[in-house]
Amino acid sequence: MTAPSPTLTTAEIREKFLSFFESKGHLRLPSASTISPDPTTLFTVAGMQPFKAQFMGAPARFEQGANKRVTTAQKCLRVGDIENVGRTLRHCSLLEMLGNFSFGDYFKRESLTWAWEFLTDPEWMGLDGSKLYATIYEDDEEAYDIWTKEIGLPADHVLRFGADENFWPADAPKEGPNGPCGPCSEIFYDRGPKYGDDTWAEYADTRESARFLEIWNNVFPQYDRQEPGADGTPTLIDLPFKNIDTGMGLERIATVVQDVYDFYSNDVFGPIVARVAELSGHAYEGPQNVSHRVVAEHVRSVSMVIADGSTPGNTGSGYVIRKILRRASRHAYLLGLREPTLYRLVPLVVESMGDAYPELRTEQARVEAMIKSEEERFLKTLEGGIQRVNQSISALIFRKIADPEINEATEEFKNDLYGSGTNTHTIQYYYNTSSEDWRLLNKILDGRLENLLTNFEEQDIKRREIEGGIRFMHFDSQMSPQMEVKPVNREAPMLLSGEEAFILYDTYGFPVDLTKEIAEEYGVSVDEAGYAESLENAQNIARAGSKYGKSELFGAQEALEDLPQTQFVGYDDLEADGKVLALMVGGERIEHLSAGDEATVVLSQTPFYAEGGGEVGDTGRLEWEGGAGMVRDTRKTPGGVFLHDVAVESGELKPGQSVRGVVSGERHATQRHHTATHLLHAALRAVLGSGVRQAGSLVAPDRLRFDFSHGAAMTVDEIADVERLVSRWVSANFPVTWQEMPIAEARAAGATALFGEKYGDTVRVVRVGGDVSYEGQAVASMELCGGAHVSRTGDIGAFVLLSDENVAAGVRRIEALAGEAATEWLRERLQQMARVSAMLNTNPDGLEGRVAGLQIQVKAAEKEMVAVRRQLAEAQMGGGSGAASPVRELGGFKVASLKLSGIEGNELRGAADKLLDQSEADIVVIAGDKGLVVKATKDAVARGAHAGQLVGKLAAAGGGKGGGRPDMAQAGITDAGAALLALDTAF
RNA sequence: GGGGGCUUAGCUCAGCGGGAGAGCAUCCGCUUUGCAAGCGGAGGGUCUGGGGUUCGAAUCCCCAAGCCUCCA
Repeated sequence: MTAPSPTLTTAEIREKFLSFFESKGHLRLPSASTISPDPTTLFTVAGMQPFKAQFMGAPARFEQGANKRVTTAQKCLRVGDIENVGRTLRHCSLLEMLGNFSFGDYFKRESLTWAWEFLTDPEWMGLDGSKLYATIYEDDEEAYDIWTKEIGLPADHVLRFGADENFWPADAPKEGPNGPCGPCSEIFYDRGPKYGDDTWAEYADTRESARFLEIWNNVFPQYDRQEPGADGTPTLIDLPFKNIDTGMGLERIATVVQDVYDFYSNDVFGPIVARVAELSGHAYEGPQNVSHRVVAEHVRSVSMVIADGSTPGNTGSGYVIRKILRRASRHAYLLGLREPTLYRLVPLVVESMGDAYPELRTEQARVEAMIKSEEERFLKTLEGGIQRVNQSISALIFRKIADPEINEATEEFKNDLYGSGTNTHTIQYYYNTSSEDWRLLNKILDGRLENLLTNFEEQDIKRREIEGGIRFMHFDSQMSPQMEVKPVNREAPMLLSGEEAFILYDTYGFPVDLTKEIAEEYGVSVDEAGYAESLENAQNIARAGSKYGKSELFGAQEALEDLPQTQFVGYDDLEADGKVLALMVGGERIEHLSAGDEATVVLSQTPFYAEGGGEVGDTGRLEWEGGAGMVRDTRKTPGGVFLHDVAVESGELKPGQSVRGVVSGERHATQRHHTATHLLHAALRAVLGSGVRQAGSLVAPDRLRFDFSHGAAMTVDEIADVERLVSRWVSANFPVTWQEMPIAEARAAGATALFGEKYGDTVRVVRVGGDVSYEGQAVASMELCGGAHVSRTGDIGAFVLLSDENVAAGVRRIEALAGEAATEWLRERLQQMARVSAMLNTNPDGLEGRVAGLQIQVKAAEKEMVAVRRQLAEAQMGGGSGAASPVRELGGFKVASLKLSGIEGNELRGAADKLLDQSEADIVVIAGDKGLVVKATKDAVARGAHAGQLVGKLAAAGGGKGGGRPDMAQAGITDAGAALLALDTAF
């Protein structure tokens, strides 16, 4: 046997696989998108996933033709154990599955013998057959015989495993789910003793080996699992047709064929890893090489998913992309890369995979731009987080080294400043506000702070962080009035609380492993148990918040499994007759409805549009012989059964009865909004560029909402341009037509399809029968769409954009109105403007000038009032001589008091300052008509004066309340005379 | 869909119930002058918007907007 050829590249292996199976009569299909159209999974996770329908018995017809045998290289995204990617040498988030599938055509014999042929024939992989091993399901004698008798594999190369390993889905016989399932047979390759000295027999126990690498799984879905009997015995009945579903991991076979140690040394990852090393200056070696792998692997998967049309965001698949991207960005950061770097690796991905996945090439610019902007955003987040981490950590360090000192120091300090009796709050206030005091404090602490400072890197943020630390510490001790600080054990390890670490992560997006990393540099560790606990709490809250809402439809689907698809006739007719096929309440089928009941009704044929494609479900009425009901909403199951939510008003309803459905007139408004949505979409792409991609849509009778990917808020001009474009379509009054056609034809004609949307082989295309021009270019609207539309664009009537807002990073949301809703809105705006104009004695044209003038006037008037009040106060104070306010001796203080009228707020305080300055007094009291201000000199405060307490007593006498600091306080009063009189008894 | 956080001078932010602040930037002056800089001063604010609580709100509560972030 020949040695594995080291010259085969990953691309060559992929190509060989596909052409091998083409030579065996298979149809080669392109990979489906990584973004799954199946609502139950976010991403495509297996090669067979795009063929679920065919495995269930749907006809094997595809865009490229009909064939019961197909072969694909399917890109799959598996994010379940993403934290292992990079830590191990074999986990990948993106992997390519080479698969051959049979829909009721060939079975086990062909599957296994072809696999053998492909792996061992020198024309294909040319692997040494004696190094191949297989596992089978415990009692699958058919597979055993094929392996040993037909292929000639020695019996000791075959192991039998139970349903946990060799059944698909795993453990299906006992655990379910119901549906197609079957045994499987896995093929292994012995990579030789240099990867381990274990034996194949030992693999039966260990089930983990670097030497014996699983490369190919052949699944034989031959059973249909039924609900187990009462005794719990699983029931597996033979499927009428037996399928073949195989998957070979391209990364795995490439590792074997290229005989390299791990995935990251193959021809796809190797160059990326090398480039990471080059850019970061860190060679691919040592424990740090985890980061190289994470970066290389994640860049590949993120590039692919973005090329498939997803955008990083904070919901659904977008959120997963963001998580992967951030994990990569974080590891780039750990390698010392402080500038966006990942996007510079994209060309390497495109180079090695762009031929097999052309979307990588066509979308390259968008992929790079998106990754770059996401990296920039994340680096900003990291910077902010680092500041906060440093602050928390400095608080810990500070407490450890300086606690006893600061306690003594502040006593001394306090005496220095205010004498005794100063409270914590004052000290804290003091530290925070004065940098001079900071220096003094540092001096008292014997330069210790400066030493601490030099431990931090960034000069200009250091002090703020340490100050933050002090503040932090004071908050802790603030409950004790005399600054008692908890005793410190200098030997105890410093521990950052788990809650703190979680807040950093949850609120500021700062990854906990970075927190740990930074903390360790300062000898601080993180309480991981506490962190885990906080995380779990938060998750429970999130789950509880969003658990209702979807179970009902799934329940309905099961209860209605036997029903045919509903005939929908509502594109043209808003009234139609149908037969009642089923009645349902709370997921249970019932046989009878009477007046007052609310239930779900299924009809054979209906004019009611079911919620879908963003368009809301129709409302209206059901009428029948002797009764009637209101249709409140219409939805449909994934299987195409329409569900009418009906409230019966009169009469009785039973299955089999004939009813007439009448759709509400609101449907016309909905149709206007739907066609307008298409025009809006086309206009946005024309005005903002083809980067615009629909990200969500709501079409209702009263409004439309359209989410799309776009980096920035729209400018006023752009909004106007979009509106103008739509209006041009409307006034041209083009016909709107729709027709069904094969999807290939629709795509060839250039119809806009949505990413992640599932389309059958025939699709409905809605086309506006005319172009409008924008900047010399013809703009057309043609979309795949199942919704209801107007028949001419003129039916839309007025169109107005209400708002452009941000719903997630990179996603904008537009709300707009069409038809009467738009005219109503415009009329209301105009009336409003007319009212405002009238209030200002001007007309709409003069409105702006008028308001600007008023603003200036108000500002000038305010300034003038301040000046006037100040003058008034000075005049009443006797021209600043202090003559109007004799100083009295009260309680050991020199007190000056004064009553001013027509003065308040700021000027009252200003007057108090002036008086304190000009008179001999230690304490001044100024009373206005409604307010009272007391100020005391530093010296008086040190001797025990307290403006806050004094003002309280005076205010009580003056019919009010108040308070403040020892040196400054104010109050609101109603009787200034009484307040001043109370001075005599206040001390 | 559900949480958390932020929004204060041109920029970065502190203040979190009692006089709107710092650093940087800008302008002016002084000093020095090879440059960097140093010293002093000034201008610059609807404290995101709107309600409420309070004698008093940038600060507390409610609503809204924008931005950041975590989860489902």
